[in-house]
Amino acid sequence: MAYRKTGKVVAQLEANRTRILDAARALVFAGGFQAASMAAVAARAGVATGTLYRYFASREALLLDVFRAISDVEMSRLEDIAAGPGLPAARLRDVVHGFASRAVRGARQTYSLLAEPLDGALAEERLAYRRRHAAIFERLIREAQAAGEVASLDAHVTAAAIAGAIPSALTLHGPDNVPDADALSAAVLRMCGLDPYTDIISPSEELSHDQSA
Amino acid sequence: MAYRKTGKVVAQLEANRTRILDAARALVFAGGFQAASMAAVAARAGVATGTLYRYFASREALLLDVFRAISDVEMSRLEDIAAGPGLPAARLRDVVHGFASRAVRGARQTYSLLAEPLDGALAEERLAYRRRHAAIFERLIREAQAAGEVASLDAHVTAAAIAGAIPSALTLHGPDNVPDADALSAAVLRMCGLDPYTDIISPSEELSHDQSA
DNA sequence: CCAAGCCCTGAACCGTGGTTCATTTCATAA
DNA sequence: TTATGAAATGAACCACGGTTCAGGGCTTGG
Repeated sequence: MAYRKTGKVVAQLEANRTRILDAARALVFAGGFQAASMAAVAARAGVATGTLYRYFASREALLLDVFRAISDVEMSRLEDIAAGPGLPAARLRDVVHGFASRAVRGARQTYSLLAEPLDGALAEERLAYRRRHAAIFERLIREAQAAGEVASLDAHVTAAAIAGAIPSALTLHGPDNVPDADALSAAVLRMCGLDPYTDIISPSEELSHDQSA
Repeated sequence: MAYRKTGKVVAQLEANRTRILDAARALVFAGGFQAASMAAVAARAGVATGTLYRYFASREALLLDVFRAISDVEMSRLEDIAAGPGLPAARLRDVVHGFASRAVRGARQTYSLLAEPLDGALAEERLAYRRRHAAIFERLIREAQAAGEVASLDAHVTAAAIAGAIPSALTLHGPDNVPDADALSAAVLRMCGLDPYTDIISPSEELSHDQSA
């Protein structure tokens, strides 16, 4: 045996992988997945195109990792809110508002994740991403219903509608005409009968309060 | 002059054009735009691939015509409802329900028009198509607001949200898990504060009615 | 310093599907 | 019947971008 991977080399390899991923992410951020050609990624990462294939099986695999890296950040934010304290309806409101405001802020990135034309495995991944959104909404709607905080409605369908309404309102009129996050979440929340500007009062509290809004 | 297009030839040419368009439409209906390769269209129409270019400048131009042919039918249905008699809120409800039920019925075609990955001019056309939907919703919302039939809300954003919510709910869980049109339109209409199961009563009528729902 | 193997390089390769165009077929009018 | 030109044909062409791989350089352990 005349060769064995030493620690320094392993670190170098990991650094390369990271640099490639970062380069791809930067390109996606600036111009969408479409802009992340293998040639462009390699150039930006400062390596040859062939090198990319030592770290990723294919362009699709590379972009899938990029997609996951970006979307996981977004999902965990929403999941944190969803799992937080407070009444279900309030958490639902906060999740929707959080989604909308984050999406509005990073409209360019939102477009890539949710509206840019994608094929194959990336399209699948986006679908899964959107389904994860819908699953969060659906669970909170059911909890809120069980707690009597929102009226009877089809949680499954409503959740899917919310998951599409936000990206749609965000991208429909172009990147230079992005709606206000408050107006957007207000419109969407009305699907659940929630008014974002009034306090959410649990049924038990309601007994000791007058209806002050 | 030894040649002049005779009536029979002109008719033949028109028939060919129609046959090509029909072939493309059938392929799109069965497998989406993606399935409508020039070779497939030519084979189905019974002509050579080169012939297609005597009638359409490019594949994109051909598919654009197909898209318009399909979407114009859909749009005119909705416009008919929107321009019909009745109170604005009722027409809004009918338009939304009409859109949802037609979309649910022709889920395969809806997918092509609204969810299949498309590039270039076709993506543009789809955006325009969805904007036309939103424009109809927005106008009706404004009319309903002016008539005092729905509460204050951001008509522009809400309309865009509706335009996205319906396709989303329709395609999110796959073609074999299509939601119920009634549940879908009910969820969406709630964004405008409308309950599809109760009559819509104009403010003037309201004076002489008790609130019976 | 050397042998052995790994990693990087980047120009060449290749599959795909839209597009072209020289050739053939057909309709027209003298 | 024949000259003229339009229409159809379909095999060849081409662009594009992802992928490959033979060759050069570097790291390791002796």
